[in-house]
Amino acid sequence: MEDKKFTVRAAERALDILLCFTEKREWSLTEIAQHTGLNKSTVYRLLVTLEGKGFLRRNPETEKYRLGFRIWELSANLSQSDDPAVLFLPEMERLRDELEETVSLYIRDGMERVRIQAVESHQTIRRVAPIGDRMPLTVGASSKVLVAYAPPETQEIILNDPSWPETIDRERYRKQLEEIRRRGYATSMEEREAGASAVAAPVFNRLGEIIAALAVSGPVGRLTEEKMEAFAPRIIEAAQRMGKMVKGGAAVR
Amino acid sequence: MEDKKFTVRAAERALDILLCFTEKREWSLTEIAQHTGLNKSTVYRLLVTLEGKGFLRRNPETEKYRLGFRIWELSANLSQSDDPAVLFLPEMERLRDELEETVSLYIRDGMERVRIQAVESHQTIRRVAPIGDRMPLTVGASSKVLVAYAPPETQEIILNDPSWPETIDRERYRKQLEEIRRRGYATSMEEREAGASAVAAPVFNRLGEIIAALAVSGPVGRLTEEKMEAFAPRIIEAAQRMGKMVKGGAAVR
DNA sequence: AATTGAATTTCAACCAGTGAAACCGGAGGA
DNA sequence: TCCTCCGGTTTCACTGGTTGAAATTCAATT
Repeated sequence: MEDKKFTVRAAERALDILLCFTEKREWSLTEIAQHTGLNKSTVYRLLVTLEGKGFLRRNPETEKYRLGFRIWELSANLSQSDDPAVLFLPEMERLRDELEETVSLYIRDGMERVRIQAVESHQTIRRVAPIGDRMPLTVGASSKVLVAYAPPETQEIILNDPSWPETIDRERYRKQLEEIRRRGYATSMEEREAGASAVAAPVFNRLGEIIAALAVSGPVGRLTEEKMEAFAPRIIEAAQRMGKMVKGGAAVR
Repeated sequence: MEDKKFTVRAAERALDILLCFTEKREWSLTEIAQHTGLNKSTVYRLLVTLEGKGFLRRNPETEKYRLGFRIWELSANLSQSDDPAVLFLPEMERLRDELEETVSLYIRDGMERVRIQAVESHQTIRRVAPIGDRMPLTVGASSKVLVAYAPPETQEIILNDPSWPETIDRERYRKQLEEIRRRGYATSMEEREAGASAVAAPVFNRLGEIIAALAVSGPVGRLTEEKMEAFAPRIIEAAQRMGKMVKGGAAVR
């Protein structure tokens, strides 16, 4: 998207067509043409090319296109680094470069959350985020996301844990979680740390289980409420893409 | 390869580059250029394109290219039909159309082999191959392949099974198996059925275990010894491609 | 400092890729 | 039956995207 300088248009278009298949299993020529905004002829030729190389195949019944066996062949060669900490890194870097703020990835471990991956903003004033850091589940945007999307039973266990502060009003808290689920993301301002705000969104696996929280954090001065609201869709989008990268339905840890 | 008429060259080249990654995990620009025979500049631009779209990513340490997260996203949308009988069908059809003879897929079940998938030649005189058929492991090209590549212990059990004919000279038979492993395929002429010949090659999973035998069979008149020798490389190639499509290292049945 | 090897960028030429429009063929309706 | 519609396929002329060679940068080695 940035440096269009040294790219090959025809190849880009072919890849765009392939990417349609992350959204829907089957596409007809016309559907793809509409969705991508390309000319029918162009799409046709690219489809012939993709089919010829085995990246797509036609469903004989519906006449529509589906992904072909080459994708299997390729994905088989990926199966090593299933580790989200490695797997998600490029996507996190992308997000960091887009928003210019520190990006962290958290998972829940009992009554704590752990930062399993992070990429820091390039700005001189920035959120520093050491990997491996552990924080209580009671505060922070990521914590709220991790709790909000935890399965109900787990949520009950968490809320009834002896370590859970009595000072937190359970009813108000539940309302907050509901609100987070409604919006799809959580924010926090100087909740865990003075001067720091954060926006966090859930990463789901294919079964819809939360496997991690993706957070963007920075100084309150820069990460204002408007800013966070504006960032939220981008973070949610990145988190969704990350979720799609996870094989099977395995939850993390 | 056949109808080059309506394909887009630039897209084809991009896909060729992607396909390199079925053979090796990491490639440098120069390696790809040599392997594909394309100009370095061309490869460079296509790599930039592929990386920009997330189909490739660079290993920061080695500076080389690897497959990117988009492949995950796509393969996630495939994860239904893991069944080789379904999975291999397109490849088998391809082979059938290329050789114009009946193609069968066998797995070993104890002392028998079972045809779990088949596509028949279009010719009027052809090998008819009902799916589900069971045959003894003692005769036929596919049987020999299934035995030749079975793990040593399994092989011993098979050869010592009471159902194994005493008339077969163990020493000669072992020599035959060795020869098959050396060549990578097996043939048979009127061994199991009068008038029928067959060529078979092994399908391995990623761990190198045999999971099936891919066989091409037809009338001895058409499937002469020369013909079978000529077909063998194509069958082996198809079997290899099929093997690469299998997720994980799981053996079939 | 010089040398190698690899990735990146420039550049001019040309042909591959493009969109518009024509064509085809089957499904469905009058 | 004929007609129309609507996808997919093919043709065609134009042009600008793609290409290879060569120059350039950059880092690692000697």
